Formats: sequence, C-alpha cells, structure tokens
Amino acid sequence: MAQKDGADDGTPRLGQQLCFAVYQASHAFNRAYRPILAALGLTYPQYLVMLALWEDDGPTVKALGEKLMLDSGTLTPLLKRLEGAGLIRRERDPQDERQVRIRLTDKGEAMRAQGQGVQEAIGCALGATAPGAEPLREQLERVRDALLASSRDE
Amino acid sequence: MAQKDGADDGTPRLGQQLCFAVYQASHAFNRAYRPILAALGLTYPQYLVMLALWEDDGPTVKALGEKLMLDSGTLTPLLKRLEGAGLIRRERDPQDERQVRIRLTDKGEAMRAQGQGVQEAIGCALGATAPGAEPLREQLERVRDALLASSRDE
DNA sequence: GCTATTTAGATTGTGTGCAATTAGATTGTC
DNA sequence: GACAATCTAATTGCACACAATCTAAATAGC
Repeated sequence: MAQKDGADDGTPRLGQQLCFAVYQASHAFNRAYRPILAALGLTYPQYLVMLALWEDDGPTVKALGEKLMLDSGTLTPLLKRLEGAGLIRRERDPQDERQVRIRLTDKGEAMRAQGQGVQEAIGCALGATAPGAEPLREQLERVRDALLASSRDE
Repeated sequence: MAQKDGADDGTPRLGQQLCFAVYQASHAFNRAYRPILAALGLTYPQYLVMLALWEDDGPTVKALGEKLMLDSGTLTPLLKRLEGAGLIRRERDPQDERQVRIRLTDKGEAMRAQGQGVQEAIGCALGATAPGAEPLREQLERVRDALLASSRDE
C-alpha cells in the first residue's frame, strides 16, 4: 500500500489526487476572489486582464491570450464586456489591420489603485481568520501535500 | 521590500501569484485530461462524478455536490447529460421524494475498468516525455514555488 | 500582378460554475 | 388537521473556456 492514489481494488481514489486538489483549489480561489472583485464589477478572468494591462498597456489580443493562456473564443466576449464597462478600448492596429490592440481608458487606469487593494484583501483572506477562508487554506494544504507526494515517487 | 508579489510601483505582478499559478495549473490539467477522456466521451467534471460513484454508488445530488464542492445548478445539467449517455440513472428516493439518488447503470459500472486506464495515462502524461506534458509540469512547478514562497512569509 | 498560404480575430456550439429564484416535500407547532 | 418554517432539488441567467469554423488582412511564391 505504498501507492499514492490507487485503492486496494485498483479503482483510483478521489481525494488523494493532485489534479483534484488543484481543481478544488482553483474553485476555492475563485470563490474567495468573487465577493472582493464584485465591488469593482469584475470577474476573476477580467481582473487578470486588467492586471496584465496595468503591467503592459496596448497588447494585441494574441499577446494577451498567450500571457493568460486563453484563446480568442474566450477573450473576445470578455474584452467586449470590459469595453462595455468603459475600462478598455479595442482598436485596430493601422499597421496591421488583422490585429486588435487593447488599451486602458482613463477609467481603467484609475482602477489600478483599487486593484492593489484586492491583493491585500486576498492576502488577509488567506492568512487571517476571515470568514470563509478555511476552505481555501485547506485546499492549498491538500495541493501542497499532493505535490510533495507526487514529487517523491518520480 | 521583502514583499512577495508587489512590484516596485505597488502594482501586483501577474506571474508570481499563487492564485494565478493555481488557475493556470487547473486549466493545464483540464487540457491534459481532455483528449484522454474524450475517448470515453466524458469531460473532467463528468469523470469526477463517475469516480465518486465508483467509490460510493447511490448518493443524493446534495451528497455528490458536497463531495465535489459543486451545487445543483452545476450538477443537474451535468447529471442529465450522463443520464442521456446511459451511464447513470436519476431516481427519486421513495422515502423522501425531495431527494434524487444517482445510481450507476450496468454501462456506467462497466466503464470502471477504463477509468483506471485514465489514471495511468495521466500519470504518464505527467512523468514522461508525452507531447503537451511540458506546460502541465511547468505550471505545477510554478504552483509549488508559489506555495513555498507564500508559506515562507506567514 | 496575382493566386496560395498564413495569420488574427470573431463566431458558433457545447459544457461547466455559481447566484438567485422557484417548486415541492417535510417537519414542527398549534 | 392546518399551516408556517425549513429543506432539497430544479430552473434561470450570466460568465467563462475551448474546439471548430469563418472572414478578412497580410505575406510568400510564382
């Protein structure tokens, strides 16, 4: 019984798998971010786009997609919602009209300060005795344990 | 400036955050599982449900939702698709007709053997030189680094 | 100059995920 | 028994996420 995720009958065990732990941790993060970002009117992927733009304004959709590992089918509607919210502009590159460049509006730039507050809020949610933080901490422990276990038998 | 994810100007950096690493790793796992599970006609959450049923057949929707941390709004359509595929049955509990019990059909039970193959395939994809495995391994390393970094300054 | 290929985004269809609401059943109290 | 409070699942609406496909623009090859 030195196996890490095989039950005695050979059926894979649910709770001990790295992928499941990561999957759950991702949801737990999302749930932790959601109420904080709701105050800004953003979802987590939208917040990631804003972070990327605060770091480097004016990328093409393709560059943004590579940074965030998202394809145009996901980004196009997401960016249109951000444009609808007045946070970004989408403008065709005159040099190469296949490309669409994404730029922050003044409103989007002004949100940068609030974005820093989000990081602090999440830090608090992770570290302290915030309500609802326990599931996230638990999931992260599971991820760590599964990562350590998986790196042991490689 | 011993801070772990604050850039010099205070804007949070994208690449160094635990939440982003977990988010990316979750997608990377999904991409790794997708082609393998496609052979069974399952998505990853559907596979999780099958795993849960192979471990314990006949739970209510609520029990299943607690195990997988999903609510009925997610599970109900997912379970209907599994029912449409002939892998499970959904039947009202005669004792308490509010509850719906989920049971494997013979076809669903017969898939158990193939489910074990999935675990092995993912193990290979993680460990070896499988095509497309590198992004997943990279992401997991990032998660590990971020986890270690975050546990250092607590 | 002109067609063929490549590239960048947009579109469409399927499948999660979750908040909010609804419908029906059960339990507790009178 | 009647009835309100509670509980469970289903339903609805919105927002990702990705595969497959389409359109338009740019480039390569002739």
